[in-house]
Amino acid sequence: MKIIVTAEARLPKNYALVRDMVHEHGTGRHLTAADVHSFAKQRQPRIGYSTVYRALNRLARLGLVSEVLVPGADVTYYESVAGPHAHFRCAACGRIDDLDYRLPKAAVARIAREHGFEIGDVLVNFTGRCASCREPAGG
Amino acid sequence: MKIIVTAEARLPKNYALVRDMVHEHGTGRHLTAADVHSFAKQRQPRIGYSTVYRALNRLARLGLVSEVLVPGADVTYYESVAGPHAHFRCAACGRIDDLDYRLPKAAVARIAREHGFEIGDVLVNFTGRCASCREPAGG
DNA sequence: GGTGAATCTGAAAACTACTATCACTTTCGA
DNA sequence: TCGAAAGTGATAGTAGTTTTCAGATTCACC
Repeated sequence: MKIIVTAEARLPKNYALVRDMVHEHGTGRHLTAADVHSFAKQRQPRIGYSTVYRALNRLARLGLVSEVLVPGADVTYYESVAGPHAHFRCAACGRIDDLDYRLPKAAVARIAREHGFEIGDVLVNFTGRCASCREPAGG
Repeated sequence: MKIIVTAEARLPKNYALVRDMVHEHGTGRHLTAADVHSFAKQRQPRIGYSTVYRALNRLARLGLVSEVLVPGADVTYYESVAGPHAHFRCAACGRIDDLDYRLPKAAVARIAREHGFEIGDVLVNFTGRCASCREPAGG
């Protein structure tokens, strides 16, 4: 039985390019697959959508980029890997912000124990209106 | 200026039917629009998808049913309105469970204050494997 | 009741994000 | 160098949801 030590070792050139695009543009920002594709095209004009999607899927599976699944937004966003955090989505302008918040470990452990779950991911999402969108209309 | 007091007052017949279907079948369960449609058809065989979708959208906007937006599941679920709670989605079998958990109010208030957000919804989602799906494969 | 405007309706087409297919090319290990 | 395995881009396909459209229904007002 072989153990793959570095997932990077066998990463195809285009996949590495995609990873770089996410790391360069996606720190604190949230890129759609289309965004990533258009960034990637600046360096590799012939790269296709399919390759970008395939790359993002694999990179996410390998833990080299983070998928950001935002309920209510009907696209998947990508960002560089970071510690666990929450997301805020402004219902008015659609922008998504990172928040430095995570659920208390004890709470997660309790839920897992009580229900017999094995909990992998914990997603915390806030929806509302961001500071800029609140101003004009008042409350 | 007129103020609409009861949102129910002007609810079209089919929309009320859809609401009833969700309330009858969707307490503690999670119905897709297709589920709702097929339940509704048992009472109103000529009702179409469009009407069900339109009804669900409006009912959700009016707060008469709850949309369950589960990241990773690519459908929207609906359930009757209930107090705030979290959802667990089993990545293996796809089932979705209600959990009696909500974020500490103080935490939400702090985030809103710090960022200037007006926070409406708070969504907490756990993903992992449910008790039944853990058994066969072990860990 | 009667009337006209606004709303609702269902079938079907359109939309959108994403995935699968296909034939071709590239990569990699031996 | 060779052959198998993996990657590639164009294109077609998929699925959930939304839009369109012409006809039916409802409602406020008389």
